[in-house]
Amino acid sequence: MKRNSRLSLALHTLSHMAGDPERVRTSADIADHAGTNPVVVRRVLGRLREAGLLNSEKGHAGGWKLARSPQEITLADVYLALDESLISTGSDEEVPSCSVEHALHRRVTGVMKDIEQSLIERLNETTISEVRGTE
Amino acid sequence: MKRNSRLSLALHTLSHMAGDPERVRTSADIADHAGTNPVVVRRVLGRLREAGLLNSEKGHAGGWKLARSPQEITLADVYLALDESLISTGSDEEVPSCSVEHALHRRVTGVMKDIEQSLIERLNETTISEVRGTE
DNA sequence: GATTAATGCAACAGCAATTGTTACATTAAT
DNA sequence: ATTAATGTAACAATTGCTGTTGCATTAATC
Repeated sequence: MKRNSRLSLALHTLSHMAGDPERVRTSADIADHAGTNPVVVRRVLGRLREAGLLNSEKGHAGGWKLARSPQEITLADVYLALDESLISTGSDEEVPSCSVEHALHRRVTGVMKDIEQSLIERLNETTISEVRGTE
Repeated sequence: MKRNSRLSLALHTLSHMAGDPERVRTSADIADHAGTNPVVVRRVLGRLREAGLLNSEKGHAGGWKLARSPQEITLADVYLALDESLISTGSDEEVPSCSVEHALHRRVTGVMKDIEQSLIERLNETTISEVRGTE
């Protein structure tokens, strides 16, 4: 795997699980499919569990399952669960001294926040079920 | 500066230059304003020049200037010039063996491309001139 | 022509984030 | 008791970006 693989891994895994929502899968199975390591899978899926998208069971015969129907999981849910904030405004420390600069800085920051917000809205229009499609 | 600072630096610089489009600025001046290094500035602005957004002149009294009016530079221009592709689908090498997996993989990739495309369309609606606003 | 002041570019160190990996505690079914 | 799973900590390796130095090139100015 390379870069930005958390989102990719999450989407692939959720889409895959959407094919048989009741089936419980182990992190080892998922890692095999994704070509990575079970610990990496548990790391990423752990975030999705915290966000209420997945459930996990410990112990013998444990594993991972969707916490809701794939129709009720949007790409925005996944994006927010991973806390990626792809469109960040750089450093938060960078506070310009000049007041004109400061005003401009805030304006750029505001624009970038708007952009991210509309990205999230767009992501909210697509569900995992739709990603998977019909097969 | 921290992370994702290329986009931030580019937007701040372009917005700043929009305030006096005819003025030629050196990378040292810009670096001072942005709190970074002239070489870093030239690196990022070099990409904007390749995309036709800026012109640079070498030699004594050289520097950087907008190549077009700020009304004619959109956020999409900047985004594409930097070749960020924030919404990448991870590795391109990751080609699943199973054909069902392969189909799913392509579908996830396709969805992410769609998302990125609509992000670009959204970015295309805002110009540098609008970012700067009126002051 | 020499000087000065700029970009362009290469090389490298440092840093931060991510990934991959090992190891082990905990938990629950068999 | 055994087995098989998650949860988590620790660490190495990798990657990408930033910051920095150094220098070649270029063009205006003296």
